[in-house]
Amino acid sequence: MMNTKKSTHQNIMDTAQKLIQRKGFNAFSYADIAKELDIKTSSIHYYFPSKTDLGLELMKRYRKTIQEVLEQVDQSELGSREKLQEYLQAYQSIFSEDGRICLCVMLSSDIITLEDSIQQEVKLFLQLNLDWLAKTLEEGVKCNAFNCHADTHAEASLFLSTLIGSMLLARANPKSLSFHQIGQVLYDKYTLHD
Amino acid sequence: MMNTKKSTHQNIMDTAQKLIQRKGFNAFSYADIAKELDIKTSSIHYYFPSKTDLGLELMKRYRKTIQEVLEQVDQSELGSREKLQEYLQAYQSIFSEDGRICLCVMLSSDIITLEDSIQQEVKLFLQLNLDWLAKTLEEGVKCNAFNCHADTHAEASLFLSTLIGSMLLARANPKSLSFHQIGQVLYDKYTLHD
DNA sequence: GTCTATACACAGATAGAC
DNA sequence: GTCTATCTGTGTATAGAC
Repeated sequence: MMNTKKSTHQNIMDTAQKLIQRKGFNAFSYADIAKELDIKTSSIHYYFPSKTDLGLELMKRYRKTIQEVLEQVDQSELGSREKLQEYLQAYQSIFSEDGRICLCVMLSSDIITLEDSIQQEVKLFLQLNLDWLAKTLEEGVKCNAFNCHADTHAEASLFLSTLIGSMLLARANPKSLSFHQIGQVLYDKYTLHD
Repeated sequence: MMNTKKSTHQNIMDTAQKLIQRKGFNAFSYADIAKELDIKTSSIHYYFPSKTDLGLELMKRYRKTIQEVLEQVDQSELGSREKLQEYLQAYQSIFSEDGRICLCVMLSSDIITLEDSIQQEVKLFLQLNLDWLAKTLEEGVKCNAFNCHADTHAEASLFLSTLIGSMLLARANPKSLSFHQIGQVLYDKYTLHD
């Protein structure tokens, strides 16, 4: 019989990620995790000696996850538009009604207070997204799939900015469009011709 | 002779705003302000009994500032495109190379950890921006100034999202386009026709 | 108004028993 | 591995002298 119980290590990472996605890196504490998992803070230090260690491992896992998603999409037979749709879908599954937004967005806003190792990991994650977006837009522009400027590098920055900002805006001001709706409008802008 | 010395009250607000724009609401402390102004933390409590009081006053002042800018732009004889340009310019003057980004963006990312009074003030600020953008886009669409969808409410959310996200992206990943450049691409997208 | 002194809670982190 | 116990620093905040 398969052991379905998650390891303490994994429980800590999952709980920490959820807390950062809600409160931010500087606002969550080891005590928060300990309380939620009914363990002691010293047990967390056993797995993650410092808070930076924990944050760093979280970002690395997070990057691997998106990396795998992007590779799977690239290996598929999907068209450029469908690839972009899948990309948006990946972020929409991260965004949660309980206030969770993209881990990397939260760390980006705390970026100045983070140790260099985490800063580098955040940069890597963002660059990974930018490169994939530029490549995918480039590919789509060639076969006329996208209503988009030829400078795909610039377009990628614009696209990612919109995605990042829409999570913050939708959470902070429920009267604006929802994150899902903004994603839809964004997608339409790139696929519908006048 | 005019007394050019700023009041302690104002010094505290200016320093606190700068610190939040860099580090975020939860990462800055009264001790940070005290150190920078060479005063004691108890002096800060004299003007702002609690950290929430300070944050709230800052957001109120910040909102008034943008409100005045928007009113001045509205009272001018500028066309819709120039109005949008002025709007972007206002945010570009906030963004600073030393890591400062929009106060409201920083508070938006910490939104869940803030007391309700500040949350409301953040919402007000965002809604003020959305309403002005929707109105201005609406006005421009009528005279064919903007290359933009008829649903100006949705377009406003999209536009503001891009602005918010580009500050975070540009600061966290210097390899992406700069905030200024993203603003330019954004403006072009709305004003240039294919 | 600004200071000294201090209270109190909580943060991240470590040593060592079990 | 997980715990108890503890250390040390820092956080917000207050009382009261000057």
